[in-house]
Amino acid sequence: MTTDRLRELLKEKGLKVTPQRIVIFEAVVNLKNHPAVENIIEYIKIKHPNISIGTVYKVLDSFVENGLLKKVKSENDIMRYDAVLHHHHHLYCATTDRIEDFEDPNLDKLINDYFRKKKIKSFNIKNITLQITGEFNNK
Amino acid sequence: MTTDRLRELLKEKGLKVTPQRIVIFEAVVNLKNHPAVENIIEYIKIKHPNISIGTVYKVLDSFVENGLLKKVKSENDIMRYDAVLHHHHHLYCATTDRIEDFEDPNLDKLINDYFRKKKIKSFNIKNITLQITGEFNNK
DNA sequence: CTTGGTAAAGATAATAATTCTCCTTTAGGA
DNA sequence: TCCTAAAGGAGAATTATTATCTTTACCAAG
Ligand SMILES: [Mn+2]
Ligand SMILES: [Mn+2]
Ligand SMILES: [Zn+2]
Ligand SMILES: [Zn+2]
Repeated sequence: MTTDRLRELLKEKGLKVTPQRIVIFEAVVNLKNHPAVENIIEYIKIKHPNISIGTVYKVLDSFVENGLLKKVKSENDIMRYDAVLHHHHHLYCATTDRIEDFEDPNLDKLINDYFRKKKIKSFNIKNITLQITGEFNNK
Repeated sequence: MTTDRLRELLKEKGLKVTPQRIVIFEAVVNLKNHPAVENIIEYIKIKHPNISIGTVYKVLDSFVENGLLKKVKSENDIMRYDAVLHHHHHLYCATTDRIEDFEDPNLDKLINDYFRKKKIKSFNIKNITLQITGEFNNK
């Protein structure tokens, strides 16, 4: 995601293009591992020491509302953010709090086909996401 | 789960059998829909008005640690508890915060077989849980 | 059955992530 | 350039949860 593209998206959504929004969005994109607000603040503090914490929360919230970011809930009660917008799953390591993306269209097809045949009574499925917990090997 | 069985389990785990533990466990079992601490407190307040909130948190924590309950994380940052211990999935309704159990051994087999063939590089899967979001129809 | 050691309960203060309030600043269209 | 709604900054408030400290009571040993 380029900064110019972000400017376009903000305009499309009727959101003003502010330096804070640019910086916060870039932080989420650059920080891998689905950063928490704390990580984002730490990251932007270096170059932009006077962005208020409340602003970070508000900006992230509006990004999520407008589909520029997605929320990722973690094991503990802190929210994390994801700039990868297309459907994907997550690999969770409970011991390190590391979260990595996992995509597999074949698996998605398998599951979707399964539920197309065997519907759940009295429930309309909107989305199915796998929470794959375990341990990362190396690295 | 009967109260006598709970007494046994507590003893097995080296936990003292206290009236608070009995009452709190029964609350989680009787309250369906994966109660939050708030629901549990509300429920037990009727018959046992002097159980401390801190005790509820501590008891639930020790139950989770000792495998008598499981945590279920919800959309917002409040923890919810589950007395159903065997492997199962959850149906989430984002609008009502309702959470229902969903079991499907066939689906589990399908997914397990899939990952037995196609392993994820550098990740050891411990558990796979589906987060099925959508809307409940009737009721 | 009584007792003593200790785990657990109760009360309340402290934390910490998040939200709110209120005021000031600024983006961006006219 | 001006106007104004939108957005940002500062700090208080909220709220789920945790920590601390004192008191109670479970239960094993005698
Ligand atoms: Mn919170
Ligand atoms: Mn919290
Ligand atoms: Zn992701
Ligand atoms: Zn459940």
